[in-house]
Amino acid sequence: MGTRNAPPVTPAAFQVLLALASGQAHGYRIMGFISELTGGSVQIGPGTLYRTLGRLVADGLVEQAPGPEDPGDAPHDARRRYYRLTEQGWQVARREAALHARLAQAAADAGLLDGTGQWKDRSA
Amino acid sequence: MGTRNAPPVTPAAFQVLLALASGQAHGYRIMGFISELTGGSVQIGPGTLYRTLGRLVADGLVEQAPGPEDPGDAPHDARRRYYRLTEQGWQVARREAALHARLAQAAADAGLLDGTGQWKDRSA
DNA sequence: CCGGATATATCCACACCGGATATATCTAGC
DNA sequence: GCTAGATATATCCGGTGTGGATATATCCGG
Repeated sequence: MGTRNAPPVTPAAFQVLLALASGQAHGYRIMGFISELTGGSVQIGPGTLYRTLGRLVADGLVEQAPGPEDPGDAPHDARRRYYRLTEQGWQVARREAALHARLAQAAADAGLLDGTGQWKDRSA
Repeated sequence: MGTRNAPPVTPAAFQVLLALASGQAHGYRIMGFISELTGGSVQIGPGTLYRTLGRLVADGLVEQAPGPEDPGDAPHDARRRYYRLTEQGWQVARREAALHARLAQAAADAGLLDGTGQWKDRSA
């Protein structure tokens, strides 16, 4: 029972997966990434971040990486711990992304994305 | 202090807002609506639904409606309680929808929506 | 060498969620 | 008109995630 099996992917977990799918790494940066992505309307604190990250690792969706994908990106800070998605992590991220897309599509169909957000027209 | 003021819009709350924005009403039907919309991957139970509904009413995002928008839709079931979005409810729903759309867009940019979900190409 | 920002990690109170349970009402069948 | 089952709403409890504060160590600039 130490390893979870059917992870329901909490909101914070999805945002972390999304950040890592975008090629991000090392926790502290993920916080900034999410904050930027959402225009500051979503801000994950350190508590939620590292706890979520640990849970994702325990669930096998995320694993530690030896270093950044693009070396020279950062000047080798030994404190940093880099993370990447596992194969299962990609699967879950795709599944959850499709779900969110369906919700966003429904929001568009309901006329919620007219003046506020930028969105493509629906065809189907 | 009875009324909340800056509602953070929990996941369940957003789905209820989305259902009501689509012209739905009366709690029990909302459950089915969400279940259909998400292909059964999201199923809100009665506990979560009515508690969330009550919170939304207390926050002024949702109000009771005298009856269904389309009379003749249902054969007058006195138990049913119909709900609709308030003006503030529409505002919050639009704001949250835009946020979800931005997340879905980021997911598309990260290549998470290739084979799984149907999505429009991005231009901007 | 010292101060502040960066980076990770842990702890606690609070809110949300899932599921079970309870109750009332509507509809169908006899 | 009576009973049985589905519909519809409402409440309660245990588990879990979140938010924010706190702690600690390391990196960089003066």
